[in-house]
Amino acid sequence: MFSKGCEYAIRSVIFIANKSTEGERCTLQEISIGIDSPLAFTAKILQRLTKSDIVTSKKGPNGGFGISTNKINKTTLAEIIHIIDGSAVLNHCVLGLDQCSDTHPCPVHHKFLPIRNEILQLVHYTYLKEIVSDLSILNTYIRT
Amino acid sequence: MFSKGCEYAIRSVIFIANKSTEGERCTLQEISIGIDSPLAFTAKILQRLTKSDIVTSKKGPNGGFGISTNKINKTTLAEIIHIIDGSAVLNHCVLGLDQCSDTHPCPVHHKFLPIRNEILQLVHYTYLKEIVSDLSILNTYIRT
DNA sequence: TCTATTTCGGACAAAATAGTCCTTTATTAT
DNA sequence: ATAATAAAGGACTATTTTGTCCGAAATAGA
Repeated sequence: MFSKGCEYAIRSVIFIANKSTEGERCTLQEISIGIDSPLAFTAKILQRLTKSDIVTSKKGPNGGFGISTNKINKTTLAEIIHIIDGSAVLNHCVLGLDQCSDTHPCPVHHKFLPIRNEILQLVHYTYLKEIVSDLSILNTYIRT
Repeated sequence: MFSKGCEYAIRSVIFIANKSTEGERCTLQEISIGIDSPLAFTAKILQRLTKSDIVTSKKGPNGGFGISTNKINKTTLAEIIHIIDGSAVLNHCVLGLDQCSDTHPCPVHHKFLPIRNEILQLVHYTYLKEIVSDLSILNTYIRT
């Protein structure tokens, strides 16, 4: 569904948000271990999230990544997905047609439309805040 | 969602099924043009569909690909997807966890569960027969 | 100020996916 | 039989995705 980079991005942000909720910044290494992802590749992803102002970063000793309470409350999955994979990923035709719309639909367009809409709703209305609280409440995991 | 090969596979089979319904076999070239796909690559995909007994092929003059009425009635999208992309594609964790299940869920597992089930239902209960009839009835397209 | 720490950023490398090319094999019609 | 047609199959190439490596820049503490 999403690229590896996007998967790591979402898991990274959840990890950082969780730590930030506890008032702690975290380093790349902690994140990479915490979400079980390749360190250098994760670094690249975090750079993009930093430049896009989803997370904040600080160099040097006691540096690392963080995310403000405001961002935790207001950032949705959709924003992260958009930054890493772009908007096309959620609008790509199931059968790969360049043009696929209500007026020029592929053979499964109508069948997938409600599903696509549910996915769009889900990512646009799921905030980091909720996900982070689910971590402890629902016992969910960001690494195996 | 699916690989390019899988997209071409589904579109190819729909094209062939449509022709077969009209009692005509079709050649690789006709398929490639009909669904707007790279010819040689499509050939590879068709080989796999032939070996998996989804479509039939015949060499030589007046040869080409076809699909039996029985197969048109009984083949689902799930079967084609399974042959080309394998079963993992529909069960892959949204956040990329190797293990993601009801008992060891990623943070969005529960949220995506109903959507995943709808997708599974859709592909398992959508038969070629229905798709082919939609081609003319609903004016759907397998090329742009 | 010096050193250790940590992110930034660019170049590079590996792996997976997507796609091509060409020879062989089967089949049909002349 | 022969020639033409069309799929089968193997080797090869290109592109994209995924991932690494390393030096530079920033920052904090001794």
